[in-house]
Amino acid sequence: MISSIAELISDRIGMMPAGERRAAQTLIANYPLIGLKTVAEFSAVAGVSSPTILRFVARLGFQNYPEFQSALQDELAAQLQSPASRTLNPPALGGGAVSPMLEATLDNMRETFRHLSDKQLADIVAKLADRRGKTFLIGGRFTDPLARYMAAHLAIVQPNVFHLAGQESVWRDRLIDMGKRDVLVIFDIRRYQDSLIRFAETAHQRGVQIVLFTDQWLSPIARFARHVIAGRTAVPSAWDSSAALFVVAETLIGAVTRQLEADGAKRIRELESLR
Amino acid sequence: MISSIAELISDRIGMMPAGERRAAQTLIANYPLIGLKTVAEFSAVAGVSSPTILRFVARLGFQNYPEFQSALQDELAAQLQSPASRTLNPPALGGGAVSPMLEATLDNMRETFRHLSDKQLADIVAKLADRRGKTFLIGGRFTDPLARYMAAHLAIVQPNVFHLAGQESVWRDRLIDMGKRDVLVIFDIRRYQDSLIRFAETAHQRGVQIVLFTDQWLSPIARFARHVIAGRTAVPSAWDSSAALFVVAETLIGAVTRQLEADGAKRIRELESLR
DNA sequence: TAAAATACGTAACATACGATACAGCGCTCC
DNA sequence: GGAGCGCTGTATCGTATGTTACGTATTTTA
Repeated sequence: MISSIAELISDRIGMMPAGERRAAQTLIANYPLIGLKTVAEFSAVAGVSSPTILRFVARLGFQNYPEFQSALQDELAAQLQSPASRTLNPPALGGGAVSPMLEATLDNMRETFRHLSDKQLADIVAKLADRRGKTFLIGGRFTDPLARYMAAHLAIVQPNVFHLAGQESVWRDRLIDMGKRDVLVIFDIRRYQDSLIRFAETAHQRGVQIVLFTDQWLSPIARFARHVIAGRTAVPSAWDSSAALFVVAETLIGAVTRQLEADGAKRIRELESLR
Repeated sequence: MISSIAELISDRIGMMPAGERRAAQTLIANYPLIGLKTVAEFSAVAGVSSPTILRFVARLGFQNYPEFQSALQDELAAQLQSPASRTLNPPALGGGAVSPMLEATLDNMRETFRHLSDKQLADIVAKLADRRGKTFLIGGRFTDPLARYMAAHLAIVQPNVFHLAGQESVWRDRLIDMGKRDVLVIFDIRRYQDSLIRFAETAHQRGVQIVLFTDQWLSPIARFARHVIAGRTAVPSAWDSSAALFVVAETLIGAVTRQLEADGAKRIRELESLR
């Protein structure tokens, strides 16, 4: 049962030639407003010619472009009439195996943030934005990409940000550079890695402040951590989800950036000019 | 301060002659869709003549009818972009400053999945789970961690999964290994990287099927992509958010794993015993 | 009540829009 | 490697659309 044009498109997008597929993707990405504009504008945004747009709507089963636009408008009208429908029926799209995954992830995030206090976040932000020390980031097998992601951003807004990669022996040696003023951000969820635990313990002994991203079961590293962020990871999948931790990381990245801007960090202003 | 056309109308409706007032009332009653239709339709519904409609929009301060329609569309676009502002949980949980960041992120995810069909995801999953070809993953400056994350998982459930890291010249050379049966998963959001675009184009020419993770503005790579996943990235932060794409990635990881299990892949059973 | 001013609709006009024919190109399949 | 097919863009065409001029109706004011 096809009830919306968006569904109709995704149903047939596989059978479309390249140009029309671009049109379809553009429409989906700017749904539905781009479809209400003129063929010329639509084609310009999609990067194809006008006839391709017309062939695209023809393939969807419409006799002509105005008819297609009317259909879009009718759909919009129905949507606007019942604002609830947007939030309630996850427009039938989520029917299959997708929706439970998304729902669980959204729940995880809400739960994760519910257990996070503003105070806690503020403390971490203050520490991360404190430019007197260095910041090191590291993660486990599956979470190291999160460390990389965070490092990639933080390294831009401030100096002395280092992602610890590669062999265990390599980052063990970096311990020499770490001291009391420094922060070590560790991502560690089940199954917790011994190497990370040992590393955290040694760093802790050197007085390094540890910010730990872990799951609700808490990695043993929590014992050494100054700040612990416990994210929900349960989803209907064979794997645990790091999405909640990812969002916390992004939140921190944004907050640290804002903080540094507020501090009037010269670096931020210089960055602007470099762009 | 007049912020919407509806307000503008109610502000001036008192000063309008009868005919134009009918037009105004009709527009308010069918706001805003009737204004997106043609002058003739609008006038017919309002029960006035075309020129009256045009005089009406002129009185609102618009130079011509298309300009008026554009303004309505822009307004609609703003409304549709942030469903949170109107429809979603107002204060919901009393959680103080529960981070507008989180709210925006949750919205982004819902919106992203709303534009994703099961069919589309199923197609991608089928391709990724097709063990006859190789899978390559690569990302941009900020999104490469997502590629790593996905690669870390996929590489466990199936062979021939490669994350392309390091210098551009390094992965360019890997093009030799790529052919029609292979899949290239690319993460590319603003600002789109030339190196990635060139790489994608070459891979496309070699017949490699490209799965693109991008933002709602669509990387130019969409032109070469077999499948495009457009994730919402807007958040109240100095940075764009990749969280929605992250969740899509996790969803795909889970689905591919399930698919391979269903296929009875020996590898999966062997994995179990290794743990 | 008459005259003037304003408002409104009819009809003709010009433009810009959607539609179509056609040619070039790449791809697939012998 | 060649022939055929399908896809795409360019250029052209017809028309629906917004626009405007003008005449009639309606209201307002003296």
